[in-house]
Amino acid sequence: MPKSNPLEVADRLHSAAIRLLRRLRVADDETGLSAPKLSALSVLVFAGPQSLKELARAEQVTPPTMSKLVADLETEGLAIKHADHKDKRGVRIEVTAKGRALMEEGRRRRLALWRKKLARLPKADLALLDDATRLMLRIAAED
Amino acid sequence: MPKSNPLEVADRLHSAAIRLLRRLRVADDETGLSAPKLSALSVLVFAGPQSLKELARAEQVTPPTMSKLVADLETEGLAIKHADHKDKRGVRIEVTAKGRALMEEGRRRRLALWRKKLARLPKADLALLDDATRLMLRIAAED
DNA sequence: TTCATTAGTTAGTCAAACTAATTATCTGAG
DNA sequence: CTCAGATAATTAGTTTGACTAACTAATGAA
Repeated sequence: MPKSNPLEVADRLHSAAIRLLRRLRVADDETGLSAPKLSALSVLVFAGPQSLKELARAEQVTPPTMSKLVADLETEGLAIKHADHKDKRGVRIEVTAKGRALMEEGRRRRLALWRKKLARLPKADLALLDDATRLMLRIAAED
Repeated sequence: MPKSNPLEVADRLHSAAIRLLRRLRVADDETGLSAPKLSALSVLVFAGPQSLKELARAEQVTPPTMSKLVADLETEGLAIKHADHKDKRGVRIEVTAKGRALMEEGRRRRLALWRKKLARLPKADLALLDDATRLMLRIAAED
């Protein structure tokens, strides 16, 4: 049995991630949701309201980057900032009903692209990706 | 045995790719190579000289985007454009010796980040990623 | 009480993507 | 053989999303 070469695996992981994402950077015409916005909304929906710092960390961007992103979401009525009553410096960022609905629509539309590709795969390949994606998310979450 | 849910797999694949890449967008301080530049150089090294259109297609960007990227690479002495003698509209883009060396250095440094993560994994997980990344590249290459 | 730390924002910059329009060349239908 | 449409690449201009540096306001510990 051939031993996996970590360098080659790393190389392919890097290349595959780049290529798979390249076409998905642009905003979805229908919903107007870009990948970063959709991703941030998803975090707010699935992990609940949180501070800007927490959200920035979850999305692995700096606080100023997230500050701007949240400001845009707020302008579009997709999220809302409440003052944190315990710490007056802080904010609680929450998704609105509109944001939740648009997130679900955007997610559905964006994932349709992936689903179309995955639908053609044999079951074994899908199972392989199932396991691998869980692992990849674990790796991504590290430090 | 639980059946893999394509929607969930698609979702995780999307999220994982985003998160894994987010930190790698920035140029590497040592080599000055951004991910797109490194990636384009890699294509030139591994697939050989080619036209701008071909390179753009390989990298899944529009020709203007690639035109600018190649112009930058040329300014930095990493690639060179030759006129295509068969079609005077076209160019042949080639990596220089300096470009090749920097690509290898950049690749080594960039992949070190991944390798560090992968080094901690059990063999079975590495083998899983080995298979999965091959599959992902196949999927990404589809039209 | 005061001063370092922390949360968030603002200002300014940059890279990399896009579309639209332009230039130069090629090619095939009449 | 010619010229009208197609093609290769570039230029111009815009947008998005990332960053750092510097700021304000609030906190908390010595």
